[in-house]
Amino acid sequence: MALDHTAGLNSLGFAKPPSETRVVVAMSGGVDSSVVAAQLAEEGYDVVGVTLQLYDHGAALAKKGACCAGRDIHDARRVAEEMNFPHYVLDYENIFKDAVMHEFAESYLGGATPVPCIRCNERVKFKDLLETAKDLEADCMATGHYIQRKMGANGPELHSAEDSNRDQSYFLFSTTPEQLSYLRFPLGHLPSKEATRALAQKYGLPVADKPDSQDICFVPDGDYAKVIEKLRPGAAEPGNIVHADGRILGPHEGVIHYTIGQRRGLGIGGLSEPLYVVKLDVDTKEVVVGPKDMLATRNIPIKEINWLGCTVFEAVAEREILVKVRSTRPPRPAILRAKPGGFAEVELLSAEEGVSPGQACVFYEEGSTRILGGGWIWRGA
RNA sequence: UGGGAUGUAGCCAAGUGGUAAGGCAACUGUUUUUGGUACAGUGUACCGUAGGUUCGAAUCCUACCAUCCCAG
Repeated sequence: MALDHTAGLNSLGFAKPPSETRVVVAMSGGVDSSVVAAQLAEEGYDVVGVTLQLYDHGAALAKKGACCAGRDIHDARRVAEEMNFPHYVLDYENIFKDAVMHEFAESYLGGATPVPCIRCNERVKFKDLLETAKDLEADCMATGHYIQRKMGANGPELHSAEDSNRDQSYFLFSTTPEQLSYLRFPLGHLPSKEATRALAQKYGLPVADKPDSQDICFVPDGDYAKVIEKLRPGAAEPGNIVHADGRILGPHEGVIHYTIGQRRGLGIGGLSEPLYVVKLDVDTKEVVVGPKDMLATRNIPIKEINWLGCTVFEAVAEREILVKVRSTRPPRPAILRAKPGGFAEVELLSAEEGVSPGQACVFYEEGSTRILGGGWIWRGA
């Protein structure tokens, strides 16, 4: 908790004692955000825990490892009771549905592959919840994300987590400078998840051994297509699986079941080499497949840029950066070319596979941990 | 109808006398706060059917069935 440590400032960066600093902690009910809340409470901050109810918890109760459903809300509340700070549960079901689930369905129906966790951060947690925190007259809002906020010459900067295995920068690239100025990420500098769990043990938190969340929180068994079918009944239309050379190989139950780079689930055998999805065509309802080498992608069109660099984004004519087109795997060298209107072209120095529209492309500064923002991959004009 | 070819797990396909490779698909697991990838593991195939030869056949013989190709 020694970040932002300048003379006279408390651990959250304010020139006043912790007891006079109100911090809203976004509590998912998991270990991470629970530790954040407990630690800040321990330090004497005026902690207010807030947990969002994001979707029908009747259906989600049974799911382990989800976030912000019935079980998790209960866990968050227990942590608040344990550490003795106020805790509120806010019904964000409608907001979540409009801001995240709607786009999730539309994206798949449009032949893209969404990242709902990023939308949730940018459109719910860092938007409406953040406003709520301000309404509660909090000085800042803290979350359990593994990412770092560091003060730079021109204000707060976003940096990757100390533990690169846990780094969540991919899911937070769209955090705006305004949001960043109000946010705090107390876990970003920890060396490992074990360190977090050790803290949970230390504070005697009931969630210390709770398994990490994974998968999309509102998708019960990993069957996201079922969720889309529920949100948009009958919208998924069957079509053909077509080889890139033109041959029709078989039928499919809807483009929503596939993503670029996907191998499994095609059900097409009898070949010597595996086939991968190389293109999704919504208009013709075709899933185009081909050999692995067809997946190699070097030029990626980006839209909806969130720029966190120092200069004005449009001024970036050509810049060598590092880029991530997926949450796992390290950043890779690329050239960024800005275009007007929040667009950009990213040219990877070496090709990547499985680059899909709807996924995020996150920018990193070369030779540093700093995140320069990022954008959304699309098909291009 | 005549000539030729083929019938081995969901698909493709090795195996020409000693008791069934491999690939693709599928499934499971690992990895992962998106999708996907990658990696690891998983198959009771009556070897088209019925007989025969043999100590022993998917492999040899016979008949039949099925499918495909050529022919007129």
